[in-house]
Amino acid sequence: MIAERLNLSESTVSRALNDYRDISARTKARVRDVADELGYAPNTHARRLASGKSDTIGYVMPMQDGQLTETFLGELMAGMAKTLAGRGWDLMVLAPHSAEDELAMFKKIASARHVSGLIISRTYSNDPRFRILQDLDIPFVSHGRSSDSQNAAWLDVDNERAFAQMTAHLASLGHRRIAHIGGAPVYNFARQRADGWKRGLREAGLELFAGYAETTELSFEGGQAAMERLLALDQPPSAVCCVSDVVAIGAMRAIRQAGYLPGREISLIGYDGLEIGSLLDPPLTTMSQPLQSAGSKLAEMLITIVEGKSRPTDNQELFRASLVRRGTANPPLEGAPESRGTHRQFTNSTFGGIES
Amino acid sequence: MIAERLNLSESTVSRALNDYRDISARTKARVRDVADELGYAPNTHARRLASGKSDTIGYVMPMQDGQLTETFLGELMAGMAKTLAGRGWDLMVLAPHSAEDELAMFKKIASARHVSGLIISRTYSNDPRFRILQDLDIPFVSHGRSSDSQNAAWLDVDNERAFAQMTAHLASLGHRRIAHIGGAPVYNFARQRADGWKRGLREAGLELFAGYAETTELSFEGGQAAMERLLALDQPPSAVCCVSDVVAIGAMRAIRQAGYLPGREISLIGYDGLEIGSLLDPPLTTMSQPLQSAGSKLAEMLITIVEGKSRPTDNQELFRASLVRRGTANPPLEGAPESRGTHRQFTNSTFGGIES
DNA sequence: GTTGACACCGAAATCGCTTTCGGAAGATGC
DNA sequence: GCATCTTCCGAAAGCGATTTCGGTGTCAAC
Repeated sequence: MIAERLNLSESTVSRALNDYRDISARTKARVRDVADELGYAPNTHARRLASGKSDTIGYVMPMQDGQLTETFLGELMAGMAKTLAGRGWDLMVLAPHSAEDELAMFKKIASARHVSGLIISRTYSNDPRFRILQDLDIPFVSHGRSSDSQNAAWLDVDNERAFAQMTAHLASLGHRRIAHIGGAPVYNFARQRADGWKRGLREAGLELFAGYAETTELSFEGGQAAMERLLALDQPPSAVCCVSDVVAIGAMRAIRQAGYLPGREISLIGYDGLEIGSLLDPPLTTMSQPLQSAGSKLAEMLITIVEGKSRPTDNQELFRASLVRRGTANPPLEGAPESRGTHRQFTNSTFGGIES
Repeated sequence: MIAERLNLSESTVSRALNDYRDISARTKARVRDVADELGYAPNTHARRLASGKSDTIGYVMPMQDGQLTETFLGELMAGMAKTLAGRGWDLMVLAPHSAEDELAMFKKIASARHVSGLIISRTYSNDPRFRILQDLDIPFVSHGRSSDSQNAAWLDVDNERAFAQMTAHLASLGHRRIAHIGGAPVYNFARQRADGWKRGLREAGLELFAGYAETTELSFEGGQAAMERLLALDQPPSAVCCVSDVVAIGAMRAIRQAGYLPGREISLIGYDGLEIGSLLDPPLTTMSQPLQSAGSKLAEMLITIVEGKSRPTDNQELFRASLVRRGTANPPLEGAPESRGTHRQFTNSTFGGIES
């Protein structure tokens, strides 16, 4: 503490800067003024070594086979970084290229302790990371639940509710044959969404027809292939709930290639709220989830846990997704076969799209 | 160093672990074995405090008015994080919510030194950050050049070359009236791309018609509005180079709404290589740039600079974008007015799209 | 006028490593 | 066989903060 020869001892200055209560207000103010004036910033490593805290949390990027799979990373991380910065904490990024690599990172963190907590994403239905992190005694919050998350901290979107709502919306439009294109049930969110769809059917008193529960890869191609299978059924659905916007866009292509128009012969709703969906023709109806605020909330939760101000189980929060009405969810086309195959253009204004 | 009562002194162990050359190979091996066995990992803060190094680099997220504007953040950061992790370095994320906030972060880093270098993105044509960082003596690499980047380290895509190539491609298809929808020239990449288009015209011996140099916001709406202006000209272009895929998609919409088909009456090419473009109808021809490898390279450069192994000016690298031929760039439709307004479907196979 | 209580501050130990400096073997040269 | 290098390792001094422990001085109370 070079700067403090001005008046006081080194320890007094430290206490003043850290807002101890046995320092007079006047002294604190004086110290702070001088510190500002000199542009003093404490050496982070010295401080962290001495205090035993690291004021850093890590975000584990969801990678599979070394590839990124998410589109929302930027927003989520921005949300986390901003609230962390507001409290003087840092955000560190971890990009494991395999499950073993991830485990190695966890172990390193457990012993080096240079990261005081973790945020994990894209959870599996059975996710061993919950056990591992608990055993290693690393504080963490999960973005997404799992069968292993009962006594952990998590923030999730109520996927089941979202898909029940999506299904109800289609039912209220008059659809009775509603299918679902889901993702691999190893992903917890995929399972939740499928469950939501089923609940929605039940609550609307609708039947779950054979072959209507499709499962596919989370990609354009996957959505397209699944939709082709649905179209090949004896009684194709009149509406489809899609596990993601990307899958929905693939499905739209299949619908088009079969000579139909999405939102006319076959309605569909996606999930994620991708902006690009509003640019399609017709624009994709979807459910959107809050991302920046989720990142922010995740960071807040983890901080209170790390600081011992709350237990993990006190931090379990469910966000809600909201329906974005655009052009692909409309009443079914009953008894109007003459319009089959016609590519009538749906404009945004017709369906309340978000563009001008 | 608890673990080392086994045989040697604390300092020997430290040297062994850090691969000093005045430790015998046998001793090193023994120490390493014991360390592995005990699962020893050095305390990061103590190590960084003692050595004066921080082995951490920061990535400054490109935000404007607190909002994220990029789609490629995830990939870029994954690239950086992976190569950094391979060398035991950490990646820290900075998300300033304003220019002043950004400056404050820089100052803090300059004095606290807990981050030994920075990577910045989305540079402006006149970017004050270059001066600031140099004055503060913070090592950095920029993803994108600027008028202020001559004696700094940077990695950029050769935007000018990409757009010259794009223009040449359109010219080779037979287009003679080629316009450009660009971004605000405060962004350096926007200027480079406009310059590339002009060079392409020159090299192909084509004329730059009045009103063909459009400038707009980097959004769907911006692209649509700019395209509408182009269509309102006495002599609309037969092909358009778009500063980004997002802008191109907006332009496609304007073309459609005018009763034409993108890739038929009016060809266009985007930039970024967004996967979503391949799903459009017709699929968007574009130029794609390598992102993970750019992130990786940025990290490598910065490490050598921080370690003093190279000067900033030794690290100036130009990547190339490559043309992804899909469906929106085709020969002009000369003397075929009868097909105007016909929405003929272009399939991928017709134009060598990347989908199956 | 002594005694606590309280508010305020200083000295020194501590955090867990790295690194400088120097010293003890063993090898080499003549 | 002695001086001179090498090679290898130990002791101890930091790195720059926090924190414990204790010591003043002041004020109110008995």
